[in-house]
Amino acid sequence: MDKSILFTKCVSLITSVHRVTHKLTKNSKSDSITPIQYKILEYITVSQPVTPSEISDCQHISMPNTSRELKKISEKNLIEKISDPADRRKQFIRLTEQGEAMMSESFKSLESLFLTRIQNASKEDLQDIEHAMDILQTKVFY
Amino acid sequence: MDKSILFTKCVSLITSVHRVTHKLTKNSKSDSITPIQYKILEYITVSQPVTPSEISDCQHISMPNTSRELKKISEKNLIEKISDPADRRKQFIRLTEQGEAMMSESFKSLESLFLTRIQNASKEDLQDIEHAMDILQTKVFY
DNA sequence: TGATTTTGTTATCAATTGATAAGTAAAAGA
DNA sequence: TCTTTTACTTATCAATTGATAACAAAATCA
Repeated sequence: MDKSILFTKCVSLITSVHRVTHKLTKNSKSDSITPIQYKILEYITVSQPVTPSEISDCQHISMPNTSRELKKISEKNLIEKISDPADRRKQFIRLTEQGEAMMSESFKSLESLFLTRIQNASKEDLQDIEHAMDILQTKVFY
Repeated sequence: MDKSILFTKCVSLITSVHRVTHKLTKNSKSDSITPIQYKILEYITVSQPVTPSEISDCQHISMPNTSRELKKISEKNLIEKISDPADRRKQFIRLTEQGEAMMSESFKSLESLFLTRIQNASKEDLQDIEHAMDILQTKVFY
């Protein structure tokens, strides 16, 4: 196995992912949301419930800045903070119904593109794609 | 096959790709280069020679801001501006030798970080990963 | 218990980035 | 020729984002 070729494929895939999803991040200008707030909301959407520390670590935003942005998002009623009864220092962040609605709306154009692309895929293709996503998620892009 | 679950996995993977890429490019960035300057340099690298207008259009940066950043990058001796003899309003932007060296170094360190990440993968894993990348590249992110 | 670590907040300042107005020089068009 | 358009620059202000210090409360540890 030539790992150099594998790296080239990886770069190619990354570029494609960026290109295909550019529309998603671009259309996310949903009024009062800044890019970093969208990024945080995106992470919360796929990982909820999450703690502020996890957001800080995974999105490479300092804790004070994470706290500031979470406060702003919270004031827009897009997320809610639930304190952990087992450890009262911790907070679990979740999307509110309004937040879910906004992110779902935001993902819609991407989803329709995605569904269009896989609409003609066979059952075997779909299983291949799912397996491929699992592989890359766990082994490369973790 | 629930296509909705498949889409969720897709979003999750996209998010991870963004996060990992950000981490990798962050590590490879030179100290004196800001994120937007890196983005511009990356575009110049794969598309040179380019004009400021093309950079502005393709990277969605306004002309005044593009001009400002190009000036800064130029002052760091990473690019050079060559005016088009056929149309003296136009400029062709190219990487200088120093700029080429920097981007090449940056690409190399990106690769080494990728290799580190897959270094413990078995031969079967590597084949799985390659196959997964091919699948997603051809069926979803084309 | 008392010291230390973890988790998160508030406040503040600097740097980066975005947006807009105004201007220059060259090319294109009437 | 003279007007308009194109390509780019300069200047300026506002918003976003990054970085750091100081703090509080709860958990852990010794």
